[in-house]
Amino acid sequence: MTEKKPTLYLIDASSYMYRAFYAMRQRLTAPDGTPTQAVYGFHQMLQKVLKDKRPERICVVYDPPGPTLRHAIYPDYKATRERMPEDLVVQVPLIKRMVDLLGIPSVEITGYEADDVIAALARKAVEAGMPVVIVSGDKDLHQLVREPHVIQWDPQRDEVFTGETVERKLGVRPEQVRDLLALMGDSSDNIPGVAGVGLKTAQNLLRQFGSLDQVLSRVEDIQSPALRKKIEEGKEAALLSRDLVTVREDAPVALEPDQCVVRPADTKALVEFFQSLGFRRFLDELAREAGDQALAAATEAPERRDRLVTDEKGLSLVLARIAEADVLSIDLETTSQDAMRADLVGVALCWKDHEAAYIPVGHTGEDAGQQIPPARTLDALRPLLEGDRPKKVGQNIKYEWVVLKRHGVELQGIDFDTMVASYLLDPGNPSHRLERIVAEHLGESKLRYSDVAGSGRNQIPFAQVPLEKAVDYACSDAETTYRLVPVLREKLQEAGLLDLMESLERPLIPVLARMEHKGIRIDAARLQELSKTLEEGLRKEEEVIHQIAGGPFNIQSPIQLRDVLFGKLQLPVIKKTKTGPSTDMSVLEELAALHPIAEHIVAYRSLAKLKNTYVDTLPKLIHPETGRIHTSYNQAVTATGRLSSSDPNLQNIPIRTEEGRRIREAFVPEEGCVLLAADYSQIELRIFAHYSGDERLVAAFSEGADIHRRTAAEMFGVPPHEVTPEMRRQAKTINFGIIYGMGPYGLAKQLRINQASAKAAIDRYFATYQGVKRWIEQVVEESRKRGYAETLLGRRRYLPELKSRNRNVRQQGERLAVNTTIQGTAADLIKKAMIDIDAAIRQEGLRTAMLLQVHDELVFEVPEDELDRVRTLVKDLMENVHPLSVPLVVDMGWGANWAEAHG
DNA sequence: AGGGATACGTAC
DNA sequence: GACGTACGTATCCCTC
Repeated sequence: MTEKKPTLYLIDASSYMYRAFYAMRQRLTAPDGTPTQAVYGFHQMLQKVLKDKRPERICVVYDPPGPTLRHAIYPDYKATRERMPEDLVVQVPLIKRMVDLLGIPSVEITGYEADDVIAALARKAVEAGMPVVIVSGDKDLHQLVREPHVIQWDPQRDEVFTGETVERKLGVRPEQVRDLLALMGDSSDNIPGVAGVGLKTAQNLLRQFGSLDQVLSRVEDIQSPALRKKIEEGKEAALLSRDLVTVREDAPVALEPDQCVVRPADTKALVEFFQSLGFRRFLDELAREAGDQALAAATEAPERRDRLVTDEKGLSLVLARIAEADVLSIDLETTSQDAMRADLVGVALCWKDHEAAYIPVGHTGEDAGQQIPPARTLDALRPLLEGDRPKKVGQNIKYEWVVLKRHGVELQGIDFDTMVASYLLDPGNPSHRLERIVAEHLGESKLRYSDVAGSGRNQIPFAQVPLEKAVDYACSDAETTYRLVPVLREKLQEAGLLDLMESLERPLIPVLARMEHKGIRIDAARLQELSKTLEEGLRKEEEVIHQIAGGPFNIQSPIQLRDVLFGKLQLPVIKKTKTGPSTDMSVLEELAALHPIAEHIVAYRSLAKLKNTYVDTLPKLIHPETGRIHTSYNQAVTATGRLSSSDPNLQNIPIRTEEGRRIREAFVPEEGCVLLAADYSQIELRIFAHYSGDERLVAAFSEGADIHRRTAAEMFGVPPHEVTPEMRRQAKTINFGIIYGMGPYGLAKQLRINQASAKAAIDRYFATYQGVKRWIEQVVEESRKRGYAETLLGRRRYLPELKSRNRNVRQQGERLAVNTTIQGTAADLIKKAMIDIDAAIRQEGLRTAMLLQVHDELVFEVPEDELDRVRTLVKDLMENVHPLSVPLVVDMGWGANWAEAHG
């Protein structure tokens, strides 16, 4: 009997430095500005290894600076690699210091790459009877895998590479990996391989011959003459490549596997180190492990008392506790991100700091055991959920509302949403996920979904997560959310945003939830007919295009289209994209004058777009139970305060072309109802007029003039009735252009006039409406001073661009300041109108439902007998949503479908 | 095979 | 480089 030796973990440092550096989208810096994301990521990887495996033997292996043996064999080795980015270079010594402070042994040998050192250490370990785990995601290291002694593991993706998994991934056994790479080459390391041999061919060869040596010595046995020729010609390259990819085992490593023992960490120095880097999050972990009472008291939160509730007794205990609470944080665990399709898996609740419970109701894992059924759980919770008290808080609690509603519970008393709060504090931030919010506002790290359910291919549904982990995860989310509430509320208060939250965004949550839950009816048969028509049109256009081009090609491929237009047909390049000549609409419009193919491509594209994006897609999204389409309105996406719609996006349904309108004909009301559409007329220009106080602009709106005609008349100095359609078109373009901060260049392009005329037109516009110019300058200046643009109801968007020393960036900031003030104010107003209308509908007990919001338009499903009342009510509430110095005007239409409602 | 980047196009 | 805010689809490329 032999004594069982501890496993040696060998960590491939470089691969994790690079991965951590590139994986983190957000740039992380220490207080002094040093970039730190690679240090952070590396630490997380190390912690995962340490926590998951508690290794008794471990060693971090670095790549040495300077050339290695492989460069001596082949000067071009890794020649295509860019040098290490400067921002990463400065982090390498920090990582090394951190590893040292953590007490983890490490090694670096001049002239030998980390791979070789790992191989040498692995050999020593195996000889000593010690199992080895190579910690790396690199495929080059697959060649070292020898079960059962040596396996490879990638902690970040939680992937284990055994002989079997390597074979599944690469199609060859680990010992054949080097031959595989020798044949196919590796572009990232600039390994040539055999020209014309890729992964598939290399796999087939090795399957047939077993090894590269056999391939080369029995080259005459290769069936295909072409391949035989490639191999014969590529022999030298293959042998050289094999030398390069083969990991050597002879690196002069003095370190013995038994010496790779973790020493005690230098806690004091680590604390300072983490503090200097601003890693507050790691400090509490450190404290816990170090057992340092003083440090722990300062940084560590008391143990959370999570309860797993699986029986009636536990349930009533929790209910009793919550009954005394003021605030209840709710986090539902479900089977889907889509609230309309999600089934309940569990309910996490937190009602007090460090007091949370998880009630599993749909777990299917082996240990799921007894659970209280969903219906029973919800019935028990119903009085709490449907009452005003306790106050409900959550992270994107609209999701909870919709899921609960589908399960027969109508959530009441919504008091706070951490996602929405985070959004109001900084709408320019692209993420308002709990994980990020917690990091920013609590300075903590959070258990991630991948920590309990795995990641990548290994990820399992939450229902299969063992209860013990599920409790931990769900309760930590509920509790984190609970603790965020006062912090975020305070920050909103400080920023003067609390009123916006409480009077606008919070009341909007149930309104949006009701809209999503209600959905809109679609006439699928009508779309199917339309699909056939479009199909026919596409076929015809395709035939014509292929004929003109002199052969078939994929019109939908910009690359192939490029070859045809600018290669075969020699048409002039109008505009370039990053990768080559552009083929977009504006280019094709210009080319139409030169060649008939252009307009056919435009027609083809337009038909394909309609068919693929709308006509064929919408029917697939009809909900099996409701028979309707349920979009999701996101309240925390846009930088300006607008809503966005997704899954599907119902805010970009076509309207401008005839075929497009046909799609709106398929949006229909329920029997006995009509669709009512109410849209704000020129809301952004009216807001512009209000803010600028420009007399002429205000007068135009006050008199109910046709604003574009009026603008044309004033700019061109003619009476309104003499304005030609062309003059009106130009004025309209300018009116919109001004809102977006369009310059002479953009206007010239849009109007197809020269830049001088465009500039003259803009000058004339500003001369006509002098208040506009003044206001633009003023809003830019105020925004710069404040650091953010502000809307009518106090919404902010931070604009650091305004202080940039780069003129382009600064001008961009100026356009954003103007546009955000206008667009954001329009968003404020329609949101308030939605709240008011929803309240009135409920107050009056109407059966009318608000279905859609499209930025300046609301769509309702109205029972015929309510139409008169609802028309009046909607128009009145929208137009009087907030007093401005110009009237707000709402146009309304109704009918048997959305197209008709726009009549 | 599938994720990410790119190009394009729809809405307001 | 030049006009703001979104989302979705198809293609292409690569797999740190």
